[in-house]
Amino acid sequence: MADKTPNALLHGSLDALILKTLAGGPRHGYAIARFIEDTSGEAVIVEEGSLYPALYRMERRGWLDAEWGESELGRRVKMYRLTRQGRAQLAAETAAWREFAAGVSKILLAQ
Amino acid sequence: MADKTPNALLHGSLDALILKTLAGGPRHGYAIARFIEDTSGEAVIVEEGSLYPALYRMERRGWLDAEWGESELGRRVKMYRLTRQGRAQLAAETAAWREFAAGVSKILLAQ
DNA sequence: TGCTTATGCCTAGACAGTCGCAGTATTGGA
DNA sequence: TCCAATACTGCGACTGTCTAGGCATAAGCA
Repeated sequence: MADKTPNALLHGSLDALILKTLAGGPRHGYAIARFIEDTSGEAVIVEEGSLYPALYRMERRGWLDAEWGESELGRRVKMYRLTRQGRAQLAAETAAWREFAAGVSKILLAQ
Repeated sequence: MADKTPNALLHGSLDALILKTLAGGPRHGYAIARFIEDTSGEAVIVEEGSLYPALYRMERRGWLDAEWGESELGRRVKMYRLTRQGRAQLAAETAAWREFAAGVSKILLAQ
């Protein structure tokens, strides 16, 4: 009964995290999730049931381009890269997050 | 077509913001929303369609107690106050938010 | 040898939470 | 007179995450 939605906080920030991850170069889905979890120090966990729908959504919106390729291990993987629109979206979402996080901090971390 | 969900980032943090607001003393719903918007510098906007459902939800979960009272303007208002459980929930959510925000920052605000 | 774990992708349905919008009512100012 | 602000309620739409299943291959270990 403690928590119904395991990570409600992720709502709205996952897209930005994926965009930012891809700003460092093309990656495949699984690698994106690993990067986010590792870099955040496991503070942000990306479930596969959230990851793949997010990638399709973002591709559909023109923020990402997808292409089948091969991983370092020789596995068949779908590589994603940022589009120009995706880069613009990243800038917008980063700004929004920065402002929102600052606003929340003013209240939540006061005193 | 730009943004479907106006404030997806609010997901999961609204409860914490309300709890924190009430940690400063009892308030009625409308006043809670005003406080959050003012204190965050308008970075966090609380729509009424989000506010009241959140209050009912939190009361149902035992985090808040509600009682009809009167505002400074003499209007009939529903006053909310934090319960002991609410205080514990605030501590938990604050910790969760702090950790999550730090994790996101490590990725999003890098470079 | 067989089992488990890690890598990699996909999808369906459940579920929670925010938003838009409508409604109700009172008060004060332009 | 009309509009904005105050204050609460309810509903349906929408979006996005999660659970939980499926598939397939490779590596590590007992």
